[in-house]
Amino acid sequence: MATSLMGTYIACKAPGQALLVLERLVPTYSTVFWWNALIRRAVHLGFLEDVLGLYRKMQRLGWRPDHYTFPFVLKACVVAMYGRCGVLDEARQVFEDLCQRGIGDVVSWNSIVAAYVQSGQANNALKVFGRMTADARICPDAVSIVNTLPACASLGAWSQGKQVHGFAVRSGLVEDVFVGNAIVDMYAKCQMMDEANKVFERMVVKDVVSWNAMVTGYSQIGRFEDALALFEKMWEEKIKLNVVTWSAVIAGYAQRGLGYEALGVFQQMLACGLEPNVVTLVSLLSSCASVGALLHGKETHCYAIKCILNLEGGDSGDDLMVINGLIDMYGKCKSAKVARMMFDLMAPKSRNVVTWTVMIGGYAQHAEANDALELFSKMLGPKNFLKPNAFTLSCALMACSRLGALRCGKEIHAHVFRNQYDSAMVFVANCLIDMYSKSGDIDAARVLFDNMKRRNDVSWTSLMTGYGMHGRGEEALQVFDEMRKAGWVPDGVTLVVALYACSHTGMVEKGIQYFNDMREEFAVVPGVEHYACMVDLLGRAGRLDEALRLIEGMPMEPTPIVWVALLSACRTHSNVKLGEYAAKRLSELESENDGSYTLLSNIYANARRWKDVARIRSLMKHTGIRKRPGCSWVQGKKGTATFFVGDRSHPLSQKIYEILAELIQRIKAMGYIPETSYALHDVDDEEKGDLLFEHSEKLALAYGILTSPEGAPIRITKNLRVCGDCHTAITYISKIIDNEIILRDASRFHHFRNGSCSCRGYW
DNA sequence: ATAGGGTTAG
Repeated sequence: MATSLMGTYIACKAPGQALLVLERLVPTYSTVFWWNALIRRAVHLGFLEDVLGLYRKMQRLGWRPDHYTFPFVLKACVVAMYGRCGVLDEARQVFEDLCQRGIGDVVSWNSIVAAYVQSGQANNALKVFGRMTADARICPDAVSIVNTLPACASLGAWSQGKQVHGFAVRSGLVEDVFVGNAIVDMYAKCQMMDEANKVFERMVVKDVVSWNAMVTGYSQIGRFEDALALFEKMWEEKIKLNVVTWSAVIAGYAQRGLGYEALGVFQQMLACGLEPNVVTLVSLLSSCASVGALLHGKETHCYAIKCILNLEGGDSGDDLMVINGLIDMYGKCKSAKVARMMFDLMAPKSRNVVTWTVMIGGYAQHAEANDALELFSKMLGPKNFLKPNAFTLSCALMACSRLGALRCGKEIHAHVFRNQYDSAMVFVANCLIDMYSKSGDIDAARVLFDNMKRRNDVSWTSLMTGYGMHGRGEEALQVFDEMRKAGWVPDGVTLVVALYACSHTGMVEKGIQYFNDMREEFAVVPGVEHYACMVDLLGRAGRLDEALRLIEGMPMEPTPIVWVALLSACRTHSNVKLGEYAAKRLSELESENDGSYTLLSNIYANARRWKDVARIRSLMKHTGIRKRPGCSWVQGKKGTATFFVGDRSHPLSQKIYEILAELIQRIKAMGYIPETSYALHDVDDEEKGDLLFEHSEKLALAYGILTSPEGAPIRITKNLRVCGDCHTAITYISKIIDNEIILRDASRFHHFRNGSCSCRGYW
């Protein structure tokens, strides 16, 4: 009775109460087992004083710690080391004590090894294990092996693992399921699945853990099909699946972005009557995040509140994992406000790096990138200071890339430079390349690339993307060649970038050649995105019929991007009939996007078919689709100045309009003729009068001229594509002023200098 | 004593 009550208290994470029960127990009822259970629970909860207190108390009451007690006490000491220095020594002292008293047996050696493993010091663990076998001449038992192999696994030290495996075979310990499982897992974690499989096949007794180790092993080296096949086999052989099995499969799907499949597996798991735990929920949240399934995410949230989250302020690590998962899910499901609410509701000191990172990442990728940078600087501020990790930096850099925030990106670069981020340097450096090229400084991106000690395929592709966006297609393809010479095999993404570079530089034949050679030369099957690139390539070159024929011959259904590519080519080449057709096909796909309506309206306007323009406009009103407002911004010394069309909110507004008026007058004298058909670019604004001269990019340019030092480049970013009239006007203006004008729009960069633009008309 | 989980780039 009393013991079961104690068990309940332990399960409820209330060691204090459990302890009271224990103390009232008649000594004969109490067993070492319960002491161990209490200590174990206290370790998991991080109640370190309780751990050591319990350890001393049990000895005071005359209970001899057994080989299950020691690992937990030692682990507790090592864990405590993080908080207070010098406690690891205490752990070692306990151990040395044992040795000197001559009772340093296998158990105590195992304990100290386990303590090192638990505290993440795998290499020290292996050293101690070596001392144990060589110096102390102690023969390892099953526990020793099971302790040591995970250390080998985490270090990738497969040759040491192999030796331990050999010993296990010689001593006959392989027969032990625990030992067998540890060996399988070690090979799996060292990515040697064939070895793992050999051991697995030979195991006489297998349990669900053995199978799970194999399933996750396959999943984590990318052989997910094999993992699923094993999972199926587990069904067939009627092996009782546990939460770990299910969670592993759910996680496998989630990691591959197959969120809905993961959700299906979860339903299956529930149907089998299994209760999800923290790990299941965290995997589930990442599935929801990967496909933007807000509703499922909310369901999971409800479940977490009901069954998992400890609302009484018990900040266990598991709770934090779930909360981080939730914030990430809300962020990726475009509910940044909800995510932020959860973030703000947390006790500030309970947030960890991941908490900050997921919030920053959510803003950077799916919401207002400015908020990401604001939060990032808050994280570094004195109130919250937390050292960002490589993930955090990547997220912050993505925000910079989106905004073209060169100054901020450079600050992050400096931070990376000052603090060592060796292990994840390639990742961060790739983000830096992207940041520099999207912020207009492709040459800085090149320098960075050249100085990288290690590169991967993404590094090469990022640089290519940069050159492509800046209209330097020849250089992009040169990098492509260098990449192949360096032994990298281009994948689907690289080929998209190569085609994109051809398309944006007018290298039509080269693009066609790459496209035709894709399968044979690069072993990449053309996907929708490659077809879209080709439609764009042919369309820009005015070969609209060929583009249409290509679409008609596609082996898969064209997605909206394909039709949009055709539609925008129709605008460039004033082809009303084909444009109408593309727009019709686009509307059948029910992807209501404002851009396609604007494009069609522009095609009509260009053909002076005003009635059709009006029809489109009323259609947009009718269906409630609003054109996204165009908006341009310039990074000034004091923050960013943002302009909308006709914007007069800036303090220097009057001055800006004066400069603009003067410029327009001067370029008109040089031969500039306003292209009024583009006035309809902003359909909504037409009613407010002709705002052609007040487009956001023109305002931003005037502001840039007003505030930039002589000769310094003026960098402007626009959220949509630059308007055709603005492009012409800015080209003229670049003849008058000395500054280079670097304008980034939604599709590419334009470098204006001395009356010409780097895009050479391909935009 | 062994297995499963959250954040990043083209």
